[in-house]
Amino acid sequence: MKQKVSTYLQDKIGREIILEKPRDRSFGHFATPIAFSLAKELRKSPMVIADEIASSFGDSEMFTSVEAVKGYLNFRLSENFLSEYGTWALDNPMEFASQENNQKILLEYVSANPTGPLHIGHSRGAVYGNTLYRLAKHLGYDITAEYYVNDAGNQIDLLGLSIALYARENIFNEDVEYPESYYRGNYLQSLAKGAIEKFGREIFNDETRYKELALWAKDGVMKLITKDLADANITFDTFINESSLYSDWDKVMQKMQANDKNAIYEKDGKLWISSEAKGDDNDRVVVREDKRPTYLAGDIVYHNQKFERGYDHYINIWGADHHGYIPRVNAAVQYLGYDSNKLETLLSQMVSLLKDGEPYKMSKRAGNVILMSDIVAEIGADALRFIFASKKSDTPLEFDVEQLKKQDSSNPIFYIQYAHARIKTIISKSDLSEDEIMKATLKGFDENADILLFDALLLPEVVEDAFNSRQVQKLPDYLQSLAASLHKFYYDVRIIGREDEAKLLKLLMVVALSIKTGLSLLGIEAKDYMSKEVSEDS
RNA sequence: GCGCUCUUAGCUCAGCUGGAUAGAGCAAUGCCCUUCUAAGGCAUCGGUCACACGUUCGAAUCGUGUAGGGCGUACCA
Repeated sequence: MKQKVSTYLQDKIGREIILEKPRDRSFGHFATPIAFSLAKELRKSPMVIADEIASSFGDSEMFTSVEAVKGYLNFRLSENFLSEYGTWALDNPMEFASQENNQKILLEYVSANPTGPLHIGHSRGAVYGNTLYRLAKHLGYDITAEYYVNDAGNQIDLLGLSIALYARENIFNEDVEYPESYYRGNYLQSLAKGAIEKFGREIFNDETRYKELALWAKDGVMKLITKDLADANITFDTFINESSLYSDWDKVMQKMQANDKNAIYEKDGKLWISSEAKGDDNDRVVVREDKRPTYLAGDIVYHNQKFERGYDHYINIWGADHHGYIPRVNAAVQYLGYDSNKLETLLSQMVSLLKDGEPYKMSKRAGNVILMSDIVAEIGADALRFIFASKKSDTPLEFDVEQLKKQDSSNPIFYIQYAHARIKTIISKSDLSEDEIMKATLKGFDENADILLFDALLLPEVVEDAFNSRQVQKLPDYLQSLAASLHKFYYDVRIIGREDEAKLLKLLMVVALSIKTGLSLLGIEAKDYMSKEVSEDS
């Protein structure tokens, strides 16, 4: 809608027009400060320019009024335009807010180590990534969601050790000495038991076999992780194992060398990548003295493989504590001969939890971990998704677990769900059939109904903007304010029994469509009815 | 030390390609159910947009500096 208006205005005025929301709704549907930016160039006051532009609009299909106020231009859309657009949306619910787009995108996210179930911090990146994924799909992008499984390196060895220690202490009641770092958690129990069945007891007493144990166990952990994700409506298209990549390392290194003979060099018995020359703070070790490649080497091979697969754009979502890693991967991508501008790395910031005001320490290696599955079990996937999707992903977020547990009006997801349920209830209580409702036109509304219709039809812009800016919180924000408009309208107007019942119901159907579509993009299913039983504890 | 980032209402956060009176939710206070679900609505309270300087007709928004917080600065991931 905004697109159409802005294109129309551009033709009319011959300039690129920035459309914004008027300060006050009574001014109209859209506004632009164009006259201010023209003032200097035309050497006239913004007021005069705005007046001139406004009076140059004669009769127009699109607007009923174009007014100049204090240098701003305010536009009011015609009811024909809004009515036709709203009717079209109801007739084409799948096309509403969607687009044609052939760009191929590879989105890599979560990629948590397969050493334990996901914790609350992971779930933030997971929700953010999956929301972007849903937005992109809806906008017509050919997007692939990928999970990079770090099934190599020290942390995998640590997993084997941790299972063995768990089994020896808790199953065989041995006295064991714990090293500085090891994993702990209930999930080790089922892994330990499974390992006994698979390998027999001996494996726990043979340190040389811990690796074998770990390589078996990581598949079990991945099952836990994908289950945690699936419970929050998050699925992946592809999984790539780090361990499968290292065999290409020599080839990839040669590729970088061929592009730039200084890309890799040897110093102190190690191999380094000249990342400093490409904007990193320092050069980085890629192969240790003992010939083992570092984690970065694996990531270089992985990114090479990504680019070889030929996407138009690549998005990574990383925990913010890895942000220092961005320059070195970008450097490697450049040495590989690819355009590092196609690689976009987004950050998911820390989640710090409070419990009754006390800080909750989250560390994977410490025991005091809040599992994603625990939170989902307590508050539901919908509330979890909504809370993370509604906050900007790259700023730290702090909240109280007890607050999250509350399933009452302080939880905005209920507010939006309730708006949708209210609409469905009215429609089901009306004597009018859907056909009769659809025959009505969306015209002749008063100010409040007009605003509601207009707001409901803004969804496409919001979806597009949320994805393009990677600021997914714009969608929940929008839904919340649309729900507020609906609740207010509901309170002010008793719909059933009015003579214009049909068109008001049709208006509500447009609102319901926007809410339902918006929620589905957040991975949340709209409810047609909400049971009134509220938990009475607080 | 260096790099990145953040600082907006009591709390959690929007707003940031510079533009019309700085917003929302929660919390607090007071109203509104013979009305399609009160999981709702209305109202009040609450701000030197960390601070200083600069750019501009105009700055929460851009620049520089200061203070404070977070993260990074691994041959861990």
